[in-house]
Amino acid sequence: MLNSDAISLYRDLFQVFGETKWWPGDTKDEIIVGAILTQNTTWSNVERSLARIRNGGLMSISALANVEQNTLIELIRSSGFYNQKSKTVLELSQRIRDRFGTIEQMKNERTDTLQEFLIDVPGIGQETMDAMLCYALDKPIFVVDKYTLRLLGRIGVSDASTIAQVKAYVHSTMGYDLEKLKNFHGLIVNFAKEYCRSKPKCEICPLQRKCDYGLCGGN
DNA sequence: ACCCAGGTGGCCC
DNA sequence: GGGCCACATGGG
Repeated sequence: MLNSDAISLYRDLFQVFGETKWWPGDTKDEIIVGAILTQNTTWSNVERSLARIRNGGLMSISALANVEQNTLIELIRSSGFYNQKSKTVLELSQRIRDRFGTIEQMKNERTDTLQEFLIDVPGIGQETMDAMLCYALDKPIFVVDKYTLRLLGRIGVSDASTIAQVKAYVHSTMGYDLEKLKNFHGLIVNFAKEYCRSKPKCEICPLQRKCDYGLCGGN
């Protein structure tokens, strides 16, 4: 246990990775779709799906609201869980179209309104909702995923057992600067991907703390 | 032949 | 509140 804090972690990670430009995606609509497709799935699998949707000329909420589910399933097959995810993408797209029109319109709404709206869609849970709020709708919400829970728990944040607790902690120490919050989550995911997928990678961790920040399960 | 990946929801206790 | 389970593809 390091007994460190979020601000030190942010500083250390920023020193290594700088601005992460998270989330990857050309448009807000694409970020919304990617947030659903990436649930428990590697990004490389998601990218193929996104490319197929783009090539089909369907990468917009308005277009996706009208596709046949079977068509969508074939486009997103590589992302797995396609029965559930196709339903979620369709349902969300139709609800956005009917209630707000476009993502740009949606961004004018209050954060709590959007939270109620998003969490009501089957297949959108806490993390997917937060990712959409932060990266597509530009609301200052820190995105907590499994990596973040483990990492913050590991560095000694006293109570890092739930998403809500970690979010509250990060906001209380780091505030509500949108770009900073966007980057912090990106830094954590980049760090995890680069250095925490195997023992050898742990050992070349540029933070020079080996697994003190480890996400790879121990040692 | 395992294990995991930028989760979610349902069911059980 | 927590512990399991199904959902599915693709890479290590």
